[in-house]
Amino acid sequence: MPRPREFDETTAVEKAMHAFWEHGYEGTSTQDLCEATGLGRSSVYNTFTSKRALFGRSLAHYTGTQLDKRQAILDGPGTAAERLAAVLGSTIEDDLEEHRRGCLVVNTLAELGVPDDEVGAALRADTDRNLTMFTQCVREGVLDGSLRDGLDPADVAEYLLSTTSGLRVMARRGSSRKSMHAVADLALSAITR
Amino acid sequence: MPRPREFDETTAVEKAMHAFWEHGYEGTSTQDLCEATGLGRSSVYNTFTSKRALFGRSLAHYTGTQLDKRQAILDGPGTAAERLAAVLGSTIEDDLEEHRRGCLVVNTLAELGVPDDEVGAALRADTDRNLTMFTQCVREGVLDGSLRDGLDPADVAEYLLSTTSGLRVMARRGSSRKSMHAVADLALSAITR
DNA sequence: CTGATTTTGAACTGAACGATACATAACCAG
DNA sequence: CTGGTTATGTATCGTTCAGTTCAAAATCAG
Repeated sequence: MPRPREFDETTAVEKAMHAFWEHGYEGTSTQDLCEATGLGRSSVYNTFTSKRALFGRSLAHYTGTQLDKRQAILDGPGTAAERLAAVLGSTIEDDLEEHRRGCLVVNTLAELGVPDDEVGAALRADTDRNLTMFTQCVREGVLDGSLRDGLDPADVAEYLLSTTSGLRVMARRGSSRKSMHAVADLALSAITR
Repeated sequence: MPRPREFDETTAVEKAMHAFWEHGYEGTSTQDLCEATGLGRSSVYNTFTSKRALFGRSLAHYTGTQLDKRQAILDGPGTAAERLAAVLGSTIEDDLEEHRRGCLVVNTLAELGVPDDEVGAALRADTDRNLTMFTQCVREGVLDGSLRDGLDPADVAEYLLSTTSGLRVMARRGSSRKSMHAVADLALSAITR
């Protein structure tokens, strides 16, 4: 009975995400979002309520795809050490391909911190899922012998997350691929046998 | 002959810096800057030309004091490894004392990247000075035996800078002091003998 | 005291901000 | 075809944005 949508909601979120990723939250106007998504103002507000809510959706979409990709690598073949190396390598390549926009999560943390709303919730959820994934992989690495004995999986998970954040900032700085790989190699050398 | 200033320029820059640090570049309005500095709009524009120029001044002031502090630690007593540990420890404590605002440099990199103006120049200068300082200290560490043989000082410098950036993002995430120290310890373990 | 010079405060500029109002258009069950 | 419902486009809301204008105030060399 109602008039149907003329656009795909997920596609719109994805386009909005790229706009936010490129210019940051404050740096993206509602006008920018209309142009990026191809929607009129009415459609944007009718569908997503507010700029902030659309940002929350965009952020959740970003973390979802990013975490799925990371999880797929960690669920793949190889020793734990090899899989962790693959995650860092993939992070570096993504950073370089994305035209130095860095990581939307890290950029948002830097710009907004962890606000007390849906945006902060998405950030917290991303942190938790990353730490859980890394912790599990480190446990496996201690068992399969590719990682050192006596490592605290939770600490190493924090260390790996911090390392990826550092790489993301490097990308934003304009560092070379070579430097980024050197950093990843050094970081891994602290935990591999 | 001219009417004298009623305020101290450096003090004003410092207050503006804290405003930018707290809310980011886009998130700080010229009105916020007037209130933070206690100056009228005319004085702000008469003295600093534009919001962006004042941001450049604020950023340069921040990097200057931050680098001086870091340099003082690296010029202090102890082995190179001990001094590097002190730098990371000091970074962590600063992060926690600063009410989780993170690092103005990292926040700015995340928000703006490296723009092609005075702001970008300040960011590049900060990166260069950090890398130079760390590189020198690593060289000393290889000589005094506190760091491993065969390390590439330039690579390790990038690694250390990336580690501090990662710690800064952790602070923004709300991580615990304990986690941050665990990360710093792990990071150092990769390069200490 | 005067006059050249600069700072200061208040009012103001046009543009852009996020968000809304509302008439019109499009759909489909009945 | 009609009526109920939602989507859309346009025009607009009041506010805030970065930055300017300008007269009044303050200084001190002469």
